[in-house]
Amino acid sequence: MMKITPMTQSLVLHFGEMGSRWGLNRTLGQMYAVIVLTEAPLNADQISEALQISRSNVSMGLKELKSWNLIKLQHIPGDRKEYFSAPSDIWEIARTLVVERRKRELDPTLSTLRDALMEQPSNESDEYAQVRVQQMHDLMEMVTLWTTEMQGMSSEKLSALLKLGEGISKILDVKDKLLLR
Amino acid sequence: MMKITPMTQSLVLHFGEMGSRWGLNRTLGQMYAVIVLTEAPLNADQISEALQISRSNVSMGLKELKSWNLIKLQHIPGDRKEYFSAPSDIWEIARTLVVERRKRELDPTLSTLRDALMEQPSNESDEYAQVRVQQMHDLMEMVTLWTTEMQGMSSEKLSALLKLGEGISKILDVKDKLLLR
DNA sequence: CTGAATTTTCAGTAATTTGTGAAAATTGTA
DNA sequence: TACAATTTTCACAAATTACTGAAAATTCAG
Repeated sequence: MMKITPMTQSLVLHFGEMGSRWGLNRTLGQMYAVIVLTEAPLNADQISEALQISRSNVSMGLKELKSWNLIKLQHIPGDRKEYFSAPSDIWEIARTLVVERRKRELDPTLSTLRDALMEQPSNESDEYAQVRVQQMHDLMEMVTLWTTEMQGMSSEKLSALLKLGEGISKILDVKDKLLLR
Repeated sequence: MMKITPMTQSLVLHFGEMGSRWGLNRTLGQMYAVIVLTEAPLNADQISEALQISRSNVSMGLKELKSWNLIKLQHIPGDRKEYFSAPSDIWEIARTLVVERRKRELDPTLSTLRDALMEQPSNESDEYAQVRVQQMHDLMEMVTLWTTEMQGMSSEKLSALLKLGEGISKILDVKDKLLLR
């Protein structure tokens, strides 16, 4: 029997609503919320019961969460079921989210933009379109580089970077001096 | 008569498909593509014709794009229609996109997380949930700070920051030295 | 190997989201 | 101010996406 406290309940509902804005969907959002907020690994039946959704829906949801690399499978001795948990390090989750979203939101577009740049512009409006495509391409490529960088960063480093906050401006101002030493 | 070249056409279709992954939807993606890729400002009828969608759908789409601050309204002398264009600076578009997505994807959650933190944990599992909530909260708050920072940055500065790429690691390593001078 | 436990798939249905045309509201000019 | 041009709204229809139960496939203990 999988009981859920009122606090978790309201968080689960909220994550469900946000799920769709996050490129997932309601159920996926709810599922991940309950997994993240529960210390012990959960099996499909527990999730199904906690969220009052069908077992088959949970199965599909888990498949999706696996494809996002957001959950870890583990086995519990003496139990044949599969148990799932989220990484305990929140930074690892964030890193994964950024990288996976980039794969889904940027990579395909980057490839289409490159294709468009290879084409011969047929008139003035194509020429203008290509200028814009080039700008978008360059920007997206930079973002991609950053996410790759992020992927390889330790949680400590990532945290330090994010903590910089407004400090980043200051650092940018003096970066040249700094790197020349 | 609003003609669309094959190159623009294929880009429009791609942006349509990506639209949903980008928190918009197909039509919104297509609409923004045609606006961004066309040098001259467009009116609703032109968009409707170019994309073969109803005039009323365009009206709703424009409303949505306005709410995202992604388009600029302008008038053409002697013409009563409203014309729309995208910012010519691609960095401005990127900045807007980041800020607006934060508003929609992070802000509401941040508020829910804060609510959860105010509550008194009723048992051990709530205590664990609150730990996780705290971690998420702190992380999201840092991201929020960054986007605020971004919002105030000039395109030049933003571009320079993004160009850093892998340089960011190096800079982080020596940041303390740098700031102490 | 066998078969019970468990997970996955999938066709059909339910729910949600998106798009349309007609009508209402607004705008701006004569 | 009147009215034609233009934009917006909204009830309904169309399209898409998500969910379910039943059946198929897989897994693993004995």
